[in-house]
Amino acid sequence: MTGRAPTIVEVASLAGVSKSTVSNVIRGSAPIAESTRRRVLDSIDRLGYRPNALARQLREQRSRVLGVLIGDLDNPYYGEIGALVERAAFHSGLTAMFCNIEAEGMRAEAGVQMLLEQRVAGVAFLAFSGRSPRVRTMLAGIPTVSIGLREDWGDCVAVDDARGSALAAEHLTGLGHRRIGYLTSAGVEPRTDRARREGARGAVARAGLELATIRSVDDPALRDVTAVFCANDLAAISLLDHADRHGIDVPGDLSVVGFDDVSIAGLGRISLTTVAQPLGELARTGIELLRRRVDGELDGEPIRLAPELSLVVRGSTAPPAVSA
Amino acid sequence: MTGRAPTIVEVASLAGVSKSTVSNVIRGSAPIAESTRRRVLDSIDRLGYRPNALARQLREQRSRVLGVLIGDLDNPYYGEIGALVERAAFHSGLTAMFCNIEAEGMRAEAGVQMLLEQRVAGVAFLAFSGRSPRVRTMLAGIPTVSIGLREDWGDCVAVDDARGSALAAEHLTGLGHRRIGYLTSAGVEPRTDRARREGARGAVARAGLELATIRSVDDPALRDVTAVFCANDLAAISLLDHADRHGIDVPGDLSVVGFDDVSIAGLGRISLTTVAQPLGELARTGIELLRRRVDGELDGEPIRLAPELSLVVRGSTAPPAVSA
DNA sequence: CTGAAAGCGCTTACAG
DNA sequence: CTGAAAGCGCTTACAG
Repeated sequence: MTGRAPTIVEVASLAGVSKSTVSNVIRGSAPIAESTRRRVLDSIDRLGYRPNALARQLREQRSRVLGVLIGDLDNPYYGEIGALVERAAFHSGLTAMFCNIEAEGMRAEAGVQMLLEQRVAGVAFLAFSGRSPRVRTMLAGIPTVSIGLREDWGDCVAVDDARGSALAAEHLTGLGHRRIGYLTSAGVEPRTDRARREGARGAVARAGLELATIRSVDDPALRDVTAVFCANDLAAISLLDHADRHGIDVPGDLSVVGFDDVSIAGLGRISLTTVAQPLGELARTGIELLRRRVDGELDGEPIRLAPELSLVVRGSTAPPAVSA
Repeated sequence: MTGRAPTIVEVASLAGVSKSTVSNVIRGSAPIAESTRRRVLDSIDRLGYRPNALARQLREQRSRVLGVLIGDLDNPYYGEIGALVERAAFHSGLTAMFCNIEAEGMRAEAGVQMLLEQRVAGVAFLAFSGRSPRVRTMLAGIPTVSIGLREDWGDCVAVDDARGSALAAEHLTGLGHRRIGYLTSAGVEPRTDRARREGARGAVARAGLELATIRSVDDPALRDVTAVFCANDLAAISLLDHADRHGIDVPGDLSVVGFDDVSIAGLGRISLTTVAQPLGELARTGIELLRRRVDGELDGEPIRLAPELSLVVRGSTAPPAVSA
């Protein structure tokens, strides 16, 4: 009833056995007389005993808790993948401990530090780069996976950004667009942002065209293009919003493509053409990789997986208006 | 470099002191000779020593980890409040451990069990009811707060649903609507759903009108109303989507009001009139309450706080069309 | 089949 | 100012 939770010795004394025996009963790790077993189980029940995972982990020198570093739960993309990761961890018999970085300039270091003090069994980076040398040193020796972001220093599961961007760009050139822009976003991890831009630039170049870089929705460069590929859905949606407010018709005057396929992209009123990331697969595969590292089923070289992505064509893209 | 993290005794032997002294240096809990202090700090640095929070918590019999039970991270409302709660906890020197319930029918019990085994210092329910008798028994003696949902058995910080609904309903009657419906949603906690419906019913009754209950967007009852107040923004947004697909003009043919004010409600293309919950305040106040319980600064009767809410009028509501 | 003992990595009186 | 000892709640050989 009060703060103090019952311990294994209380169970033992109620059952009239030693705590070793209680431990053995709980873990099924030794042959136990049926009558003893029943008495112990009964005491556990009467006391509402629940093993102290802290003590167990301290003794076993391993925990079943995963640290998850997430960029910004506010962004629906992170919220969605965060939910999926949590679920995948639970299915693998692991517990997820989240640490929301970037919000208010909290650095990855502080988050990793905290997770490490809790002696997490492994850490997952969610579309978030933890590549500073310091963080890497801190993490040395503990299993790590990067989900949704390509890393060269550990396991990762991430789509091929360049390929996805090429898909988007080819869709636009295929529609006949000749003046295409790329809208960057500070909300996207810098390397990812660059990879997406370069992927689009390559595809556009193959069509003999150039890619304009657009720094924000207020960038005058926006006026010179008939189509924009955006760093992510959030940027694309804010571009749609901006276009609406300025009487720019989408897709009549301007075609818009996003990246991610967050759930609201599919709403009729948004109807955003976008490059879809298989979030469920990213989460499941990433956590499974991490679990295998944690359980020692896997060792050696980093594994890099790249699930397939696809283009979802909706109402925000169309051929360019015939110029007057 | 390998899995084994350095311990306090390794630091001690490198510095040539006892582990008691190392502990005292770390916690600043005793007068230490400056030279000793420096040697210890130096060893800590060289070894990259980080105290084991598990051991500390086991010894201190208290942890700084908060368990957070969250309904469904998929829903933007939960994602947003989850992020805010995480941030508030961090500011209070606490760590948040999330547990995403409801997804795939995982019961609150399993989540609470896991959290309790980790010996969390307290648990927060996020817009999620943990009221089953079993769960309450399990939680006996540990600090608890319910955020975003009114509970009668513990601390809670939640808006007054009935009052918010009245605001919404009065807005609609004020615009001249006479046939008003309430759209229920399975995505909303049942008691909350009921409170919102009853709140709207009361306000509508004061205007001498009746409130129709609409079970889904396909419910024929929808055809008989000129305005709908929805259980939450998600339901409202799906209603907008449904209206768009069926040529029902919003707000021309139908006015729509939501509840929550999730961030996408403010997008130009959604422009949803809605009852705004002060999410930041809910999160901050709730976590602060919990922290004070955890730190023993507060005891006695449950505290129930109800932050103010407000109606945000946007483009989804207008006077009813004059009937032909 | 059962129990006594050691030890996981800390903190905290208590001596000196 | 510093250190030896006990103990938090478990698990795990090892004896019996």
